[in-house]
Amino acid sequence: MSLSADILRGHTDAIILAQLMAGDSYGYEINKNISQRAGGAYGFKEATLYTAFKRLEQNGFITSYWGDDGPGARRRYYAITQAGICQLAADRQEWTETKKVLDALIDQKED
Amino acid sequence: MSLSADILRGHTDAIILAQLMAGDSYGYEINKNISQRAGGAYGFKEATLYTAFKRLEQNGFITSYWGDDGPGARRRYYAITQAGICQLAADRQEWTETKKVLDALIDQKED
DNA sequence: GGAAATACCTTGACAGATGAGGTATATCAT
DNA sequence: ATGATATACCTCATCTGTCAAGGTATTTCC
Repeated sequence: MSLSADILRGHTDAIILAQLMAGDSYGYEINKNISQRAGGAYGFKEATLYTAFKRLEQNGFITSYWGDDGPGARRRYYAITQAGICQLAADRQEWTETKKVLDALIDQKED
Repeated sequence: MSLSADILRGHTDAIILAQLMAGDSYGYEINKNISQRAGGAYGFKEATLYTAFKRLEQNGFITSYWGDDGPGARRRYYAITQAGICQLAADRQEWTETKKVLDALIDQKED
């Protein structure tokens, strides 16, 4: 089963931040890791990804720099900031709460 | 903690369908029940609610009829259809899957 | 020389959520 | 009587995130 992307709308930023907790990385790799971690069930479209990077950077949750890795296409690396770490913590808490609430709302058995 | 509504975007229809499994109901009451069930952490804005009703009815997942309850403002009742029941089952399965995937994606501990 | 993989980015269109506004009825306090 | 509050419905313009479609550039392999 593959998830319709709109279901995860609003979680994009948290997913990227979580991935960056494992260390600096660049767009293509971040997306590959996320797809793999999701068991192929989900992956960002490129447009979504780069939109999110821009948003996250504008909000001060990540910073970016060009890598100088020698050969290959240039890569823009992203790093999570202190503010990003705080945001991720908040996002994780909100996710925990979301699970509780939605479980109550859609898995209801009786009244 | 109250959930930012965008987090639940895409689950609106499932939440309403689940509520209608308990029996026919009308907009105002559906919303009250949902808010209560969510422990006050979440409630639909009216515009969201009626947009969803229209969408659900157009998709054949619910039907509606005017109640003739005597006094008070008129009420439009909604009933879940067979197709709606199937849809809800699918939505619940997707939610189960979503939880698995997002847990893997944002609660990661190490690589 | 060209196909495929890697790697980045922008733009316009679309869909769902919602703020703001509207209508109408019943009840209750002043 | 009159105004406030609660119930109950609905629409429309706007905002935001997603994404299809398009683009650029480099390296590797056949």
